[in-house]
Amino acid sequence: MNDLTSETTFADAPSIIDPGLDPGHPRHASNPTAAALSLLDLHYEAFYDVEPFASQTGHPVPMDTRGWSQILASVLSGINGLARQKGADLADGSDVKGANTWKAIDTPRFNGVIKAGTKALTSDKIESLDVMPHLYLVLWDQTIRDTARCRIWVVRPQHDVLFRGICTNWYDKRTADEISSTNFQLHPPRRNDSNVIRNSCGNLEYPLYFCADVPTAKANVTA
DNA sequence: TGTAATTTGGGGCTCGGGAT
DNA sequence: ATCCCGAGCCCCAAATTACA
Repeated sequence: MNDLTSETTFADAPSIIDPGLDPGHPRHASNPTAAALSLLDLHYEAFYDVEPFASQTGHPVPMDTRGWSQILASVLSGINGLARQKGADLADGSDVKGANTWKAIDTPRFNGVIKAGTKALTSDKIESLDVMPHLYLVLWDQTIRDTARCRIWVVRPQHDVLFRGICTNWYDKRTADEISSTNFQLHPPRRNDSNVIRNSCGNLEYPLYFCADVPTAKANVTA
């Protein structure tokens, strides 16, 4: 077990940004930020508790970034998941994308950010963005200060002109056969403190919705 | 100083897991 | 059967560094 001391928990993290939540949203806890930090501590502990076993047995560390990201987004936003339906991740139609660089071999990125190549009516159409109030981009990485960090940026696909422009650009390239992939990827600012999220169709810069980090005293950090 | 070697980052694609 | 998802693998081009 990691006997995490008070200095090594997200709950006492040196930098926390309290997200500006939409007014009127229900909340899961009286203090969503504190709840999120508890969740992050659990995630960090689970990851680095199992990591030695994975390492010794030559297996990848079980992560389930998708699940942790979705729960975290729900805790912070107050919007639950859709328990038993296909489609969106959150009940209001919002989507959550996650990526984790901890012990990663390749450079993690947000995969399949917009709908393409499926049989859904709005697939490959900009209209697919019109039913998505928010798009949460959740990134776990390490900082140059040897801290483990979790950051979230939030896109408003219905309103953000730049984001819609990038998506239109990408969809157009697919129509024109310049892009055959159905996987629209965004590259997060891994390791550095930038808020620029990149794609060759255009770059995005968003303010942080949430950020917390914790010293990696026990973690053997490898970029 | 020009060229070769290496690093870095973006992107396509696939795999395995999970769900409906 | 279909859809969704994130990570890994491979490839390529640009940028950077090493070296003659």
